[in-house]
Formats: sequence, structure tokens, C-alpha cells
Amino acid sequence: MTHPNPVPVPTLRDVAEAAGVHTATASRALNPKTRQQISAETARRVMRAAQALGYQPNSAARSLKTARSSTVGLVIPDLTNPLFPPIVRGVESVLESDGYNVWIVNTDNDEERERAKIESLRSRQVEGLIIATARLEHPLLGQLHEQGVTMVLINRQVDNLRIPAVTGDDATGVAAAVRHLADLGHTRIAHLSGPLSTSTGRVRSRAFRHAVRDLGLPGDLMVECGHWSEADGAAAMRALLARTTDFTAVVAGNDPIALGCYDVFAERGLSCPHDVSVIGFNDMPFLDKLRPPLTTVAVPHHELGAEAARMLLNCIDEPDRAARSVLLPASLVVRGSTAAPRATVLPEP
Amino acid sequence: MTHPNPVPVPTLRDVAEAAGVHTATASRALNPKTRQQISAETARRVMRAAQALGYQPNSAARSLKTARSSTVGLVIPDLTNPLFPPIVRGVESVLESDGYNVWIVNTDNDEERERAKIESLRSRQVEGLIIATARLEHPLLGQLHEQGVTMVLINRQVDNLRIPAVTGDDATGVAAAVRHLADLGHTRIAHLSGPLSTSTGRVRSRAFRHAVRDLGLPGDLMVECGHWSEADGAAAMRALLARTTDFTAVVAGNDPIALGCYDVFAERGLSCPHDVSVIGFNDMPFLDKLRPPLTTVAVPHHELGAEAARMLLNCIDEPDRAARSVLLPASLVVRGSTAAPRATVLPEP
DNA sequence: CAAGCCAGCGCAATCGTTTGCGGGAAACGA
DNA sequence: TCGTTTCCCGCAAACGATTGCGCTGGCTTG
Repeated sequence: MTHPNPVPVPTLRDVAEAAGVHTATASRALNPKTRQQISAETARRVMRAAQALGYQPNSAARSLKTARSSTVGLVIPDLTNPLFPPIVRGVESVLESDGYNVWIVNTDNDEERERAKIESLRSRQVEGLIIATARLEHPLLGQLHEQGVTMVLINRQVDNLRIPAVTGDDATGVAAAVRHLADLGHTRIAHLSGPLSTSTGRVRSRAFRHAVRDLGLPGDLMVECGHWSEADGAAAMRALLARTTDFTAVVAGNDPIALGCYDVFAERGLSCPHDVSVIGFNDMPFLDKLRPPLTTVAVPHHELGAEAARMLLNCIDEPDRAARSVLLPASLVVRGSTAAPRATVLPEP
Repeated sequence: MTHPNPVPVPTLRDVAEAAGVHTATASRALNPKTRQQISAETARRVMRAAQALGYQPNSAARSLKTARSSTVGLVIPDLTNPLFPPIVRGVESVLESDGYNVWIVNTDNDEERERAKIESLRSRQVEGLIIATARLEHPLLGQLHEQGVTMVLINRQVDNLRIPAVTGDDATGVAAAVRHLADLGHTRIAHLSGPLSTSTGRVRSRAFRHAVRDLGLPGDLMVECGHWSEADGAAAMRALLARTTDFTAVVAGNDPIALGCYDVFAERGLSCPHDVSVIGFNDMPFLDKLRPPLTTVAVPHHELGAEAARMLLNCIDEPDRAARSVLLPASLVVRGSTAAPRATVLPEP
């Protein structure tokens, strides 16, 4: 028989009856926290019965009664962006060991979707939110914060809000990138920043300005990309080249933007790193397989997620502890897209 | 005040009181399915009250009462494997429009983790499972199937079980790859297969055997990789080279295995595609950025997920319809890692 | 021997929704 | 005017687990 039955799933009551005790006793016997209120012998009987019946507690009933769900929501823009899977796994790695589960939702950076997804999470009684989609101005987060929703931000920050956040140390990452280029002898370094409406874009761009200024280099070689994408990176690089060819290195706002540079170099017959050095940001997978392998700033994404999860657990456990944000160190990964500049400037196209 | 209150979340009762009706009426007014049982005027009042209070139905209470959860479980080995995010999004894209939500769990291909995760999903009353981790022999799936759990398999099949599955058409993909190489003039084509304990590995390897046989080419150039990884691909390529250098092309079981070939070629000073042509499988992201860009077989992962979701919805709606499996077409993506063979065989190392 | 204590267990209320059922009132036909 | 239908709506019982409280019986203690 391939279709034997809609096997009636056993409830606590069934277990209790099988063990010859009351449901209350069965409940206590099954819960390690309350098991010592029950005689060892009875507890054993109950657990055996549960095992035999294949009993699984109905988590809906449990969270209805306890007003807890052992679930946290994880809000990300898009899972197919390779940045996020490691973050997800990082979050899960610490939450799971604490008995929590993770609900993942994708917002595609759409405000309406985001609102809807978060509402759905809240109706599922999540005990906290980890949010990796925050824009600088973000009314929704403000509302949630005022309603006392416990949450932690990843990778971005929101203006004027005291929400705990964990981010990569973009500033020192960018500084290391600039310093690396300067050490190679570059003096005219450009920056293709991400959208300045994101905190990441803004932080990295400011860090770049500071870094070049500190080294006494010109700080006017900057273009803002419309999105964090390869296409926008290429467009920005074209815009930069239309303005000037007097630069020998580029710090891209992230890896796709750097890939956009690769595309334009191929178009124009420019050689990387001989004509132009490029540095990306994030250290996405497979960058070491590119031609040339991309020098980039590695951000500890897994640890970012793990730390955010730890902070969230703290917030849940002690709601009125001060919210502290943390910065995780980023590190430069030197590969083949950076080299000493040629003696001359770029050839005119 | 940053810590105003643990705002008491409004319940249906609050809404009902605010609207001056009974909770039953409020419930019916809020549910589009039952709204016509209520006078338009009253329904409006209730909805307004709900809006004003920011009411969100408690989904735990709801699923306790209705014994439904509007949730399906999605079981994958590892989210950081770039194969899976598109599948996830594909699943979500069709499930969401039907009001379902998706629970994602990672098993890391560990049998114990998998069992635990699936139990946790079941205790959450998921209405169905989409499983992308099936091994050929898989006792757990057998049990679940006998218990009447509705589920759909992605990308793999399980021996002897009539579980609906949606998979890429690996056989024609491999055939296309072999045919492409033969058309280029290759006559000695090797295959670095994935583990033969997976249905994917087995199907592709058999397809390779058939394809070369149909073209009258030798079928003895095969090595099995221990895992679907770059390292194991490299090891397999080394093993192959230790055995013979008399081949001019390689069909890899998947993209990372092909990358492993790249690594060994770099070690040995072999040039791809001039000395050896390579074809991967899956068309992971960024393969077009490699040097050389990897020719590969593209599998429609998003559509795989979407179709699996559709099938699962069908199974949920009409449990006793025959389970049909579907095959989605794979297509060859020709890039730079394949070319006509040199006149001579490989140089001796 | 009586009083007190405690360990072990059962009772019953409760969480927030849904839903079958029944009742009151309005509307209708006769 | 009265009976009957129809339309809205309220009543109350679930769903399955948790938990404060109280009861019981066996034990210690003075």
C-alpha cells in the first residue's frame, strides 16, 4: 500500500495515556527543565511511550501557551547574492545550539515586500529580528524599534537609531586597500563607490577620502554607482574614463563593481594590473579563479552572522542592557589585480 | 524614552471589543473567505479596528486550531553552495503567491542533522517537504513516505520509491557536452564523475558512457570523485593523468570538479583549451569570468525550485493523484574552455 | 503517636483562533 | 396578523501543550 493512511499524529494525551499518567506529568517528564519534578521511573515510562509513538510536540500549541516561538527572523535582500549565505549559516550556527530556529525572508530591497515579510514574521511570534537590509533612512525600522521589537542589524546602520549592529570594519579595510596601493607606488587612486544612500556606501567612501588625504593623495577621483552591481560598476568606470585617464588604480565599492571594471578594461584593451590595478570588497567566492585573481578586502561574513546572533540572544535574555554595536576586522587579500604602476599614465583611448 | 514598554500585542479579542462585536464576528470579518457572512458595515468596522490597533493574527493559535501551518519545509545540504539559492528563490516565488511560507534547513549532508531538522520541521506542522538532499539509499525518506508525508524531491532520485521528483535533464546535458566535443574533433574524452552514491553522479556517468558509445568513442576514461568538490576534482584529474595522458577533453561531473582540473592544469603547465578542453556542469555564477571562461551545462535551478513547489502544491491539494516526476531541459553554454584538439596527444609531463 | 513535611502527581485554567450551531430580528409572503 | 425564511451575529467548544496550585500518601521528627 503506498497510501496507507493519514496517520493520526500522536499528541501529548496519547503519550500520557500510553504511559498511564496525566498529560501534565507527561509534559513535565518530557521537558528536561521540569523532569526532576517527576520520579525517575515515571519519567522513563513517559519517555519510552513518546519514543514508541513517535511523538513530536506540537509547536503551535506550545508557542501559543508559552508565548514563545524559539524562532528568530532573518531579513535579507536576496539569497542569491553570495554575500548572504555565509551570514545565514553564521546566524544558524549559534542560534541552533541555543535551540532557536531561523526564518529567512528575502525582500529584494523592496520596501513593500519588506514590510509584508516582517509583518508575517511578527505574526509568527518571532522573538527577534536580524536585519541585513537596512537603508540609511528606514522608517519601518524606527517603528519596530519603538514597538520594542528586539533586533540586530548586520552590515549596515540606520541614522539616528540606537539599534545594535554588527558590521565589518569597512574603514580599516578601505584604508588597507589604499595603503597597499600607495605602497606599490600608486599616487592617483580612484574610488567607485556604492550608492551613498546605503551606510556601507557612505562609510567606505568616507574611509577612502580619509585614507587618500592622510597619504597626501588627491581625493577627487570618485564616482558613485547607482547600484552595487557589475553593470553599474562598468558604467561608473566608463564615466570615470570619460572624465580622466590620469589614474593608475581603482578601489571598487564591492566585488561586482570591480568586475564591472574588468569588463570595461576588456572593452578598451586595458590590461589589469599593468595599466590599472583594481581592488574589490567582500571577497566573494571564486574571485581567486578570475583573470587576474581579484585583490579584495575580505569581510568575515560567517562571523558577522554569528556575532549578530549572539547579540540578539543577549538582547532577548536581558532586554534592558545597553545596545552595543561591534565592528569585525576586515583583512586585505592580495591577489593578482594589483601591481606597481607603470611609469607612464594610461594610454589615451 | 527608548524603552517605553513591552507593548502588549493586540489580540482578536481587543479588535472585537474595539469594534463592539464578538470575537467570532471579528474573526469572520477579517477572513476574506468568511467575510460574506457578515454585514458589510460590521466588516468595515472590524477591519478598521484591526488596522488601528495594528492587529496581527497569532499564527500559532491559528495553526493550532486549523491544524494547518501554510508552511512547507525546504531541505538542502548547504546554502553556501551556489546551486541552492536559485532553487530556494524558485520555490518561494510560487509558494508565496499561494500564501505559503518556506522553512529552509541545512543538513550539511549529515544524516543525523537531517533527521533532526526534518523532525523539527514536522513538529512545526509543515504541510509538505521539498528535499534536495536525497541520496540513492535513503531510509529516512522511505519512513516519511510511508507515514504519508507529502514531499517532492529536487535534483535527485531515490531508488525504489515512488516519490515525485523534479530534476534537470542531466542525460541530454551530458550528451550535448560530449557531442560538442566530438564536433570539435575530440576522440578521446574523459569523464570525472561525481560520487556514484548520488543519483546525479550515477545518471551523468551513465549518460556519458552512452554518449561516447553512441559516437563510437572509447568509454574507459572515467574517474570517480569522492565528493563534488574542487579538491576532489583535482585529485581525480591527477589520478587520471597518472594513468594516461592520452585524452584531449574532459567532461566534469560538475563545475567545482572542472575547477579542480583548472588547478591541476596550472600545476602541470597544461593549457586549457589548447592542451585539454573542459566542460563543467551546472553553470554556477561567475564561470564566465574565469580564465578561460568555463563551457558548462546550464541547469535551470530557479525553474527547478518553482516546478517542485508547483508539484508540492498539487500533492497537497489532491493527495491521491499519481505522483509524476518531471525533467527540465538542460542546455550547453559554450564558452572558452573548449576548442579543437591539437593534432598531437598531450605532452608527456 | 500526632504533627509536619515533602516528593510526586493530577486538576483545571489558559494561550488566541476558528467554526458548528442556535437564536433573534428583520423581511417576506399569505 | 402570523408563520416562515433569511441574514447577522453571539455562544461555546474545541485545538494541544504548559503550569500554578492543591491533593495524596509516605516519611521524618519531637
